[in-house]
Amino acid sequence: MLTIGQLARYVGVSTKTVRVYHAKGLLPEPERDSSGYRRYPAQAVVELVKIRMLADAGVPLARIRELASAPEQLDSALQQLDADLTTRIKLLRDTQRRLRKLAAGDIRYLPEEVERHLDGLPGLGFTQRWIAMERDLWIIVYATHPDIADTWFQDQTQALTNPELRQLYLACDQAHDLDPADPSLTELADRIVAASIHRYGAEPPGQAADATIAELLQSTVNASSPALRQLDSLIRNGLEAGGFTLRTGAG
Amino acid sequence: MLTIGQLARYVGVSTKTVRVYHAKGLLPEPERDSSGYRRYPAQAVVELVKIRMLADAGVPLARIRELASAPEQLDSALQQLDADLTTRIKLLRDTQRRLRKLAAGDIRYLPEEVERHLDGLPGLGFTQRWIAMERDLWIIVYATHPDIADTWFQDQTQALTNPELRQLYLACDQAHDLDPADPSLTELADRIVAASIHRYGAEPPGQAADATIAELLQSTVNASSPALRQLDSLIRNGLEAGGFTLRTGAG
DNA sequence: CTTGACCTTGCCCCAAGGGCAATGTCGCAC
DNA sequence: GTGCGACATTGCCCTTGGGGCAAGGTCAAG
Repeated sequence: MLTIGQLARYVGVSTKTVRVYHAKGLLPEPERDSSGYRRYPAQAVVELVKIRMLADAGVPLARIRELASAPEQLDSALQQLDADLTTRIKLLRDTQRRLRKLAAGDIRYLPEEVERHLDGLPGLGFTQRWIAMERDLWIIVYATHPDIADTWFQDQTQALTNPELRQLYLACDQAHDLDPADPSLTELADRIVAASIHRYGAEPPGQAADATIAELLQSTVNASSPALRQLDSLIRNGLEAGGFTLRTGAG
Repeated sequence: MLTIGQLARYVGVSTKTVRVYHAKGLLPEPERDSSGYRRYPAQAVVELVKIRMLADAGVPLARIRELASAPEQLDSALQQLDADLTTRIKLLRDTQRRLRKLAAGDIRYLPEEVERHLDGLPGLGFTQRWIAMERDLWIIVYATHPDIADTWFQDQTQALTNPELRQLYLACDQAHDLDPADPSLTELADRIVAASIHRYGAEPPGQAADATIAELLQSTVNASSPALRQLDSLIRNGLEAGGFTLRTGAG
């Protein structure tokens, strides 16, 4: 018959841990000897080892107690657990990979080429306000989606080489302070819808890649002015009327 | 400028998490707008992403704060962290392997061959008390050290085929109720020391393999009777006097 | 007889947030 | 302008899996 300390040392846990398992109903309380000490049979070692195996695998103690009293669930639970462990190992490896990237090239706010792009915008007629907003958006994109950010950026720089598209961007910039009811917003929205369909066809970029980040970016733009918010709304209506269904959010 | 909810959604955390990071000094509190709402610059997304990378890797928030204010430690911390992740991945894989073994062959208290061995002991003259104790010891060994348990067990069954050794084991069994001062204990200890040296030479088995489990087992035996405790003490003295140094514990 | 190692219960403490309450503020629709 | 739903604010308590301490009782050894 073992004392609580012997039991704990056999299994490599603290006596406190054993007492917690008693309190949570994971391990039945053993008999007490004449002085009130807990006295464990050797089988308790086996039970405790099993509990620790599950706990080490990350099973919450409450769940372990359930499994102890419902052994018929054990098989499927172990399968589930095996799959969980596999995904957790994969997640850890992903984290390790990203961490190494952080260690290798210390993360800057923006790649140099993006900074150069932004530096060129005043010469094209964009306001400082617009450039500051665009800068913020790129910072967010590169921080949260470094994998697709470069693709987006290439698309954007290429669009600005087209004079018509550039005019549309400049018009958006200028629209910042318009009244939301201004009819020129409707006209601008129509032109944007047409250009968008022409440029991207049925599959606007980024939206397929990651709809939620596009949503978030748009909400940031919208927050900057009521006119731009209205413009966004008009563009959405226009795209839907043109046969597009914006697959945002759950879509 | 982002609200706390936008910032949190960009990075995939809850607003509560962001506020906790403020409270713990991980992320500086941003400016407030006219109604008291926090307003974040885009750079906050980058900072929050960095914090999450470290937190996902298991770095405590207090440590992250230290690193934020002492960037010169960052490099070595990242190296340390990389090593930690590697070992944690390995531990998870070990757990997974053991878990699969549990799933495959549901753990019994004892392998069948051990049960057969125990069933044969009464015919050799061992008392039920001794057999019960031995059974408990095997349960513990198989539960805590399944890798070396079979080796130990083979050694034990083989020893019992030797009539002289069997007599020694039987004598130990009988010694249970002797007075600790009984001189026959000294004699028995001498014979055990001699037989042990003869059988195992300079390297008693199991002790080299795992000294601590042997210690724990012996303490369990000792707890069963003062005479056996005394016998253990005499044997240790005898082995040391015979040129052996028990490398227990830290050894 | 003391000393050190063990056991008992009970209590408070930690990280990293989750959840609720009570209140204030937005933007939109009627 | 009124109401509604979504969002923000602070403050407080709750959770998990124990760690640590206090104040006492027990045990074997010198």
